Amino acid sequence: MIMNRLPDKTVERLSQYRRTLNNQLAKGKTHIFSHEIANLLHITPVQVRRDIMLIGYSGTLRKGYDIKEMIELIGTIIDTDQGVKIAVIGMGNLGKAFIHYMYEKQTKLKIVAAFDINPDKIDKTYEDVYCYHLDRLEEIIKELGIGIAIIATPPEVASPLADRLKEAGIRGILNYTPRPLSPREGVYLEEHDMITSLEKVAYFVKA
Amino acid sequence: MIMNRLPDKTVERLSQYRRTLNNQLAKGKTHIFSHEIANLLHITPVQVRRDIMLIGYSGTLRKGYDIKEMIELIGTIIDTDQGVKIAVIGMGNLGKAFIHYMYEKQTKLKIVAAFDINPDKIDKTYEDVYCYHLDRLEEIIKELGIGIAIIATPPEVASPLADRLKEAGIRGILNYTPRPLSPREGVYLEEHDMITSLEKVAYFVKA
DNA sequence: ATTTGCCTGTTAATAGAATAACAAGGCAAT
DNA sequence: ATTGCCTTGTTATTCTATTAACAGGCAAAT
Repeated sequence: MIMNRLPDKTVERLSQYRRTLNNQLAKGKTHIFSHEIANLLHITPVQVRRDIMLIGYSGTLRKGYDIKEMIELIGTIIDTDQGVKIAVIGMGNLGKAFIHYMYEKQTKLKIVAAFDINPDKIDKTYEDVYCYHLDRLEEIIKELGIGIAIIATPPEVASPLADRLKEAGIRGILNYTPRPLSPREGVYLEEHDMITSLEKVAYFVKA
Repeated sequence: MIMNRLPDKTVERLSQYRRTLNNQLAKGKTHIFSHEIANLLHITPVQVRRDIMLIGYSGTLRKGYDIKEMIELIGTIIDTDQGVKIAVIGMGNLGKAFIHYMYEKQTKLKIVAAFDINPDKIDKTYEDVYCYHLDRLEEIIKELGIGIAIIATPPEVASPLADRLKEAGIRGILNYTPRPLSPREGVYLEEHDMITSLEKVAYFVKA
C-alpha cells in the first residue's frame, strides 16, 4: 500500500486511535464504528472516517472497523519494524515524567538512555533507564543506535545540545524547552512549550 | 482598543514574543525589528508583523518596535489585572515540573495549590506550593479563587476530575493526560499528549 | 534633490484542516 | 420485494493559518 505523506494532524490522531483501540480490544470488543471512536476521543465521526480513508483502510458496512486489523495497520504506518530508540536529556521532573509514561509500555518506541550533568543522577537507573553523564552523549547515541532525543533540560542549553545531537546522528528532536530551536537539516523537530499552553488557557478563559 | 478574538496560533506566539522581548530587554535593548524577533523564534518576519498588526500595535519605521511598550501591550491582552490562580492536580513528576517552571516567575499566572491522594505528598510544600488532599478540591478552589486547573494525574481519573472541576467553578483546564476530555460548557479546554508528540516525531523521522 | 535601501502595515493568494454533503451498500422489518 | 435506517467512503465547501506581494515612509548616501 503506497502512502503519501500523511497530514500532521492525522498522524497525531492515529496515535490516539491506536491507544483507544487497544483499550477497546482489551475490553473484548472486536469491531467498532467511526462514531464510537469519535465519542471516545471527542472528535467527529467524519474526521475519523477521513483519517481511516487516508491510511487506506476499509471497514465493513454493518460491523464497522475490525479493531485488530486497524491497530496493526496503524502500526505499520507509524512504527518501524526494528523500533526506535530514544534518549531523554535532562533528568529533572520532566525527564522523569517521560520515562515513567513510557515505562513497561510495550511499544516500538523505547527510552534506552538518559543524560544529565548532576552527579547525583548519573550512573543510576530510573525505572530501568540508565543515566549517563552528558559528556558521553555522542558515544552512547552511536553505541546504542539512538534515533530520537527528548530535550528536557534548562532552556539555555537547548540550542547547543541540538547541534551536538544532529552531529551525533539523531534524526528527530522533541523539544520541551521554552526556547524554540532552529530547524536543522535532516532532523525532524517537534516542540512544545508548557508555559505557552498555560498562557493560552488564561487568554481564552479571559476572552 | 477594541480587540476581536485573536487566532489561536497568534495567542500562542504572543506568549513567546513576550518572553523573548523580556530577554532582550534584560540585555539592554530598547527597540527591535520584526526580523530580529523572527530569528529568535525561528519563524518568519511577516508572521511577526501580522501578529503585531492583529493586536493593534505599531512600530516606528526606522527603529522597529519599542520592546517595553510591546511587552506591556501583550500583558493587557493575555493577562488579567488581578492575575489568575492555578491549581496543579497530581503531584507526580509532571505536576512538579509545572510547579518548578512557574517558580519565582513573577507573572500574573500563579500556581497556588496542588492536590494529590498520596499521603506522602499531602500537607507538604513543593517550591512554595502547598499540597492538599484531593478530597478538599472544591473547598480550596473556592476559598482561594482558583480559575485554572492543570490535570497531571493518571489518565483514568481525568474525566471525573474534570466534572468536579467544572462544578467547583474552574474556567479553564489544561489536560496533560493522554485521555482526551469532552468539552464542557463554559470551561476552556486545552490538551497535550506527550506520547502522541513522541509518536509523531517517530513517524516523520521514518517518512 | 534624488535615489537607494530597508523598514512597516496591509491586502491578496495559497496551503492545510475541519466540516458538510451526499452517493452507495446492506441488513432488518414490513 | 420494497422501504427505511444506519453505516461507510469520498467529494465539495468552509474555515483557519501561513505565506507572498506590494504600497508607503523615512533616513542615509549620492
